[in-house]
Amino acid sequence: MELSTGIILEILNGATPEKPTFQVINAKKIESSNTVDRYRLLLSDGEYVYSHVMLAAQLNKMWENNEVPNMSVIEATRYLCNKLQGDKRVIILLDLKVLASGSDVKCKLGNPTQLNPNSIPTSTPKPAMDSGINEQKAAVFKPQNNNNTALSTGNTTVQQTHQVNSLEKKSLTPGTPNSRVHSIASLTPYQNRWRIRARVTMKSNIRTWSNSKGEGKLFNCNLLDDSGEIRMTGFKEQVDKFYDMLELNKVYYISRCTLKTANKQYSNLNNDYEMTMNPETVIEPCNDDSDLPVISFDFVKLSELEQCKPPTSVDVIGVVKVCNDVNSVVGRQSQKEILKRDLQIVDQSGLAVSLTLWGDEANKFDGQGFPIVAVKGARLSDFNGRSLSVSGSSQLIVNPDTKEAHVLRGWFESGGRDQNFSSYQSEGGSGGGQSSNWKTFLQVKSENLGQGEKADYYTAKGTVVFVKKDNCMYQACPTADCNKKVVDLGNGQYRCEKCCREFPNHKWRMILSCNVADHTDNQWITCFQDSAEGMLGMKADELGQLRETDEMRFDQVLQDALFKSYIFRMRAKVETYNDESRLKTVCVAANNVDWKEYGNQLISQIAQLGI
DNA sequence: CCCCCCCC
Repeated sequence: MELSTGIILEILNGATPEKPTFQVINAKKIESSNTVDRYRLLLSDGEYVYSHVMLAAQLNKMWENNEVPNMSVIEATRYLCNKLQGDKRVIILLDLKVLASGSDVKCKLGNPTQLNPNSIPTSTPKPAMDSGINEQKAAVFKPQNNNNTALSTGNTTVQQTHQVNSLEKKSLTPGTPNSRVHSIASLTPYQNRWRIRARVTMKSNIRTWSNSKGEGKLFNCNLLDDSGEIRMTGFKEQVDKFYDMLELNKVYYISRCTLKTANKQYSNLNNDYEMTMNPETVIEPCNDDSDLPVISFDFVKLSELEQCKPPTSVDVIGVVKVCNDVNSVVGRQSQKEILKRDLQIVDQSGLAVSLTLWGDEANKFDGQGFPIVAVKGARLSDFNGRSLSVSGSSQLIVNPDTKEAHVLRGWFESGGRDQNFSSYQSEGGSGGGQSSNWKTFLQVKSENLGQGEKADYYTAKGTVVFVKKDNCMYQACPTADCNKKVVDLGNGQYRCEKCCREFPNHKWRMILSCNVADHTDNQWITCFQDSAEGMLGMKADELGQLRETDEMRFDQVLQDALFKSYIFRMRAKVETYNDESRLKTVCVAANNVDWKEYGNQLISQIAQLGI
């Protein structure tokens, strides 16, 4: 256990040694108009005690949990020294580790003297050879604690080495101190002098707002360097000053923004802080940008969206196969009219997915010539299975000059455009809003599908093992939209009670009860007209004729329907008759198995097992 | 100082 003797003075004079150790003599909560409590510490390095020490608010809980009782020896893992007005200097502890609890140390180490914050002596830089002097100092230093805590001095040589290292890490360019460039990851609200060099990886449109607090305009952009990303927002005057100057993908020197804690609710960037431009903000273009990372995409194939759990953000790239006209909707909450345009994008995975653009971006989008769109951070929802939207934090790039885009273009022009594409949209219309939700029949039971207030939709591959012949079809009202069963009046007339009319004819409607099996279980399902006709390979009217004229052939049609496999889309809901409840499963669609697609589905299910 | 990301 060592205190970094004399280190406080060096830090106050601008040194930035790594991981200095201190003793916390005292801590007190300061009164603040701010909603956040702040702690002020009395910190000792064994030689001096300094009182202008603040704790970054995120460390408050260590004190609130009594993890750092007075007299604890700590290592300052991250810290800053800021100059305030009047040349006052304050040390801010950003991150720390307790090396020895005050409950063990119990007393003040060494015999430190109080530093007067208003007259801090300049520490003369000590050359490496000077360490002997330091050791002399150490000899003078008398630890009062004589238990097992041996105290020694900080080693100046080592400290200076650390200092050089840490400056190297911060890309200190030889020359004036002003040429120092900070990394984005090092920015905190506790610094007041910094400059970053960063690439613009997202630039929003200019938006306006109007609320009870006022109105104005703003934009934001994301900045990237090799240490991380940060969001930057500009309001009003700063919009006028910097919006046109900041270009997507270009690199700038940026300084003097206001740092604040990021509201994670609205930011998908990996940074605890974000920054706001202010009247002091300086932004200068930087032309030498080759060393900085460029906007990077982590593209998800459109077929892989199935495995993404909405709502989430994804990077996607696709060819705009369909570009719908721009139209407008009224926002449910805002009650404002918003322009929108739906695109349908496709890729080599054979999927077509809807991508919605909003506002100005929707208005200005030109869908001519099947453009390629890449979206960083598109919002994925489960509407119609899967849908994408370009949200405020997304960046849309049209016809990017990237390898992925060229490969995609090549595929599209050499036959991809003529391909048939699958969609996540559930067949049969009424199952919207769900993903395909693949289930086995055993899962349907074990997961209690259909027990909720709303019906559950799921997709299953199954084989027809039994078809009920009785009551599989009925005579229905011939009116186009009426499927009501008619009464055969026996005189060649059929009466529909719903339409209150008699007709000389009727149509045939089907209600086919089938038992369908997969490798786990079986399930009784009800198939109405369209799916039943498909499974029997015959139109209901023809089948009705057959039933009346040639029962053997009719039986054969039902027989031939057995042991065929389909991809079933089901609607499951528990229904209760006479106090008896049972799961009713309606087949919304029965599609022939596309073995390639189904194989891919199985592959992705296997992938989801994470084996 | 925004922070809605909309609608079907």
